[in-house]
Amino acid sequence: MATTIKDIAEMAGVSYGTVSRVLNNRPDVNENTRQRILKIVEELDYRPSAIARSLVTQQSKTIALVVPDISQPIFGAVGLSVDQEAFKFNYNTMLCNTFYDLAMERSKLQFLEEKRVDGVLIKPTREDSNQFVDFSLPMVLLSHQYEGEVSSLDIDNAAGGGLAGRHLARCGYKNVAFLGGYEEATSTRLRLAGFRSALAEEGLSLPANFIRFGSYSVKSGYNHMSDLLAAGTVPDSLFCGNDLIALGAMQKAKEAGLSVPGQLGVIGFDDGLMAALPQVRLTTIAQPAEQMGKLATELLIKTIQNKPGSFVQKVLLPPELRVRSTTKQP
Amino acid sequence: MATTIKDIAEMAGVSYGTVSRVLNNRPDVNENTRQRILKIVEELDYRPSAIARSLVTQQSKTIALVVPDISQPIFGAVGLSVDQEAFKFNYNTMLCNTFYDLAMERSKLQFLEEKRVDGVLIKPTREDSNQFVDFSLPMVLLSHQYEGEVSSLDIDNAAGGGLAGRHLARCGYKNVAFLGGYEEATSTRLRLAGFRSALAEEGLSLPANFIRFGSYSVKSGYNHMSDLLAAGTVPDSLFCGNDLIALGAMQKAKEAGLSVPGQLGVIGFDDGLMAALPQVRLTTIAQPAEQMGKLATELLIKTIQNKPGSFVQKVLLPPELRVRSTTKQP
DNA sequence: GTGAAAGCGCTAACAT
DNA sequence: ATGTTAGCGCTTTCAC
Repeated sequence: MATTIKDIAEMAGVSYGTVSRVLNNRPDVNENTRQRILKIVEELDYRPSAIARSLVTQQSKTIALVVPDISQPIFGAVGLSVDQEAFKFNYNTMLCNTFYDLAMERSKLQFLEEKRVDGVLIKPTREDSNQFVDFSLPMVLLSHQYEGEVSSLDIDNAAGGGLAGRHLARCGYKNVAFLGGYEEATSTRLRLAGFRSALAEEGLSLPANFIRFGSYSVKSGYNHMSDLLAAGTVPDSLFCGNDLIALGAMQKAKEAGLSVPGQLGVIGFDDGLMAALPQVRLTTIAQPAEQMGKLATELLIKTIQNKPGSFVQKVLLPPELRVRSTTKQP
Repeated sequence: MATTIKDIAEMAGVSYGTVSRVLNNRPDVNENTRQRILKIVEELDYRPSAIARSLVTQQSKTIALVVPDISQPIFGAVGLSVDQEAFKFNYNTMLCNTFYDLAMERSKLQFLEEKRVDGVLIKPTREDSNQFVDFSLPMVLLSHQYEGEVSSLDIDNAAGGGLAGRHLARCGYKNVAFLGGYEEATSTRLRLAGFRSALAEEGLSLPANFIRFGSYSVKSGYNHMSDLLAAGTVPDSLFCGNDLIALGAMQKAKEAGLSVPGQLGVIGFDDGLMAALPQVRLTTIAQPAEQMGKLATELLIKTIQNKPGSFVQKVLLPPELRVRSTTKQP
């Protein structure tokens, strides 16, 4: 089997307690002994068992990232920065996809408890997913509204809506529409609220028939725009729930012969990979995914280590307006 | 502290060996005893420590996925299917990003040895990265050419090049160009070779000045096209190293007033998220990322469990041509 | 069918 | 400065 601390001890002619001291950089070891042991460790390419170590220290030095689907650009970006930040603190990252499935989420969470991960970062699968209320491990919620005693990080959705509303108004658009995501989602409601109040401040209103909800897909955007056109009441600008919806709406607009940004201004949400493409150049509200991953990880690790500042926090991250070519010059 | 098997045993009035038997579904336990123990386990919401278990069973039931950057769509897709497949076999997935850094790769690999993961799936950071030759754990290489005794899965790059060459020829294009990725990369060379021989079969040739190498970015594609235009020798079609290069080249073509696919046919590679967008509709060669993740995971777990069929395998996955709107009708 | 106990590879407290 | 040893929470013989 693999070499153990005892093998090293034997070869160095010391007790294995001494080897353990060397491995843990304890100062109270004779320098010669230390060097001798280190040399053997090096030669044998010895790797101390993190498992045995975890059993006695009662910490696994592992955190988990639980997301619906890591292949989605936004979660990929978060995943990257989480792993990066965790590694700085000597933590490894466990990846769990829930596939937007509540039972799967539950199952994975249970697994993680068994694995004794030190904490978990989770983007809950659904708004009504509160499987974490009886969760035993330190946890930080990602992009999730929850009133309970759990820390969370989220983008300031209302502020994002405000940014969009103000920009559209200042570009001179008058008949704005909102093509949102899921109607029940808090994030959607907050964006709409922020959007609407910014418009109000600018002296614009948002008629009920210009407020639409749907899914976060190209198709949904396309359908919304089709409906709007069919109804004969066409807005002169759109604030979309995400970039994909915006893309779909623009596609339909193009088919209908509407020019962007002249006859139709469009603002998306996320600033995903495609928004910046030369073929697209979508004006959009950027989600600070990397920052979110980094801050969430910092907070989680602080909580795990019970550092000062480890109390329950609800952090709201500021979104950013990225002006590109789908809105007119102000 | 957390409840242990001993607490359960005490409450049930049995020895903890019996509890262990129940937990592991051993048949030789009295049914009454079993039910009594299970009930207590349920009530206390007891989670056996996977760490303690690992220490004795000498397996962590964890595999690792090592990639340059999980936020890249292709690795995200692989990551998702790896996690999905691993979970079916009761394995968890550890995520490691190497950030295209050899030292980081080395460091992560070492960490994984200490964590005693049961095996690793790795997309090596560089072609010359052979840090795995002295790696002690079962391993499967992703998209990597390596002659040694390690299993690997890769897309059939030559076949992909062939698909592109044949399609371009059959669409009636005559002056084709190759805008590849890194010149040194084996994948690039293979795609070029496959492309060239397919062209030859179709009676077309590929002049040296129509072969370009660069990075996998929009910018690189844009620059290539600019060079071609500046040189005054413009091809009538392009086979690009990936979708981004294609996007960049198309952008420049558009600026130069060249129509796609009429005056310029374009084929990309990857079939990432943007290729299918209505704004893009890029004809491209699809990488079977999900399939690769699934098969690689299966193979790795087979290897770990020393199942029949666990010998070293070099698998080549067939790419697929996805015809969309950037090439003419054949 | 169940109990007792060794031992997985370490850390840390206590000796010396 | 180093050795000794208990114990982390389990699985797995070996008895009975």
